[in-house]
Amino acid sequence: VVPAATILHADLDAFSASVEQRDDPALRGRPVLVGGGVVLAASYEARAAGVRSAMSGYEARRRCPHAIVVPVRFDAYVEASKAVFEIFEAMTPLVEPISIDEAFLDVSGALRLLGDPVDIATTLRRRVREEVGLPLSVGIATTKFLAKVASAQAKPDGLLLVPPGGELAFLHPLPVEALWGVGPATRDKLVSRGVRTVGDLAGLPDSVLGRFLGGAVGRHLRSLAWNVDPRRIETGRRDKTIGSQRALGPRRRSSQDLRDIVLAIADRVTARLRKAERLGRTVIVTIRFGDMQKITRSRTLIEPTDDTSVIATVAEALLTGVLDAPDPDSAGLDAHGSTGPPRTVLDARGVTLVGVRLSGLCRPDAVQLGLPFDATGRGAWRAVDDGVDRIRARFGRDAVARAATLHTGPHHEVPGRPSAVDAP
DNA sequence: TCTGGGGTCCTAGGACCC
DNA sequence: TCTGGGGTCCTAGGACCC
Repeated sequence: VVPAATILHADLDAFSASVEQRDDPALRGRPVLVGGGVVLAASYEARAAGVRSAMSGYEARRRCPHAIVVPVRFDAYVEASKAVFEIFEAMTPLVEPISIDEAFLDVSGALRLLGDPVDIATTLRRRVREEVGLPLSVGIATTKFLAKVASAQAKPDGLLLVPPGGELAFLHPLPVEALWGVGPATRDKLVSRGVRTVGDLAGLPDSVLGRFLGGAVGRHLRSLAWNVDPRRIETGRRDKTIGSQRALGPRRRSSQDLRDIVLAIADRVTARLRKAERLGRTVIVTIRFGDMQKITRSRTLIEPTDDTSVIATVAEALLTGVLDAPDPDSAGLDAHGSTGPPRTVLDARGVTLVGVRLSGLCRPDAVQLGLPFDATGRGAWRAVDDGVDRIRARFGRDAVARAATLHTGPHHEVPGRPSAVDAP
């Protein structure tokens, strides 16, 4: 039995640049860059000159000197995206958003009502063009992965069906980077071993790929190369982490400046947490040094919280724990008789980015109900950690208890939590 | 050229538990 | 007392995607 191709991947072309061209006729037909520092999106006219999204604005203007640079209007993109997703939802309830400008649709239940998948995709493209004024490309295939590859091939403003039975003939001649999950690092590893096309990769056994790339990645890519992708369309997915970060440029920042910045970021993150009606349990601080090396430091709290003072204090403690430490590379200075205090990591390396992210997200009522915070609930009840100690030192002994009722130890009984007496 | 901001998933070692 | 296996959680890093 040949399965029907009923999965659509719908992808708005050069999304934010298209919104800008829609809203300002003077921009139509001309190279447009959205965002000055780093290119958020480039119109197809600008892409013809070699501009890519995520390119630095400097390089983009060098390649395309006549490009018109417009500021980011995030609200306009959100509004356009909502209008497009309403059209998606009108075709089928099985819509899985991937990002602001991209979604999978399963139309297998809409065939009798709306026609075959190509009819549905054609209607989708026409309605988005007429009602929202934006170009949409659609790929149709038997799997999510292949529909995504097809929409990329269909761009710009195109429609491409990969006919059932013709999947491998379509897929195998493509370069390995056409596979979702092959970026620069993986491509280099593959190409250095003579694996250039999807067909080349498909011919290798798992054991060989596993040696090149690691077990899971190797098996995953080999499956994709044979168009084996059993993932269904998932509606109602929720973010698993919420975070915010800020790049700081080359200017030197004092320890106090960085603490202030991390507190402001924590404030932004907790506001988004509350708006999303989520609590977070693990605070992750990202630091990028002057040489662009990135590190993360994290601390898992006993209970999830959205309290700004708790999260900000833990984030600040994680940040200063790294930056105020003596720099190991400078350690020899004092031994050779130099004066003054030892250099800190901050003094020695500088910082160009800080970020705060919350993971272990759950709904507030999970706490009230005493539900475990993860699949098993084990480990969620570990003893007090440094972050909590620091909060107490700063805000008083009951600060944490006030912020998020503190469970005091591993033997505290909570309904639904596995208890020691259950163990063999 | 000098590199944004928002995410996901995988790996691996150590702690800890039974 | 020593040893082993199986499992989860925490932490850190890295690749990748839009």
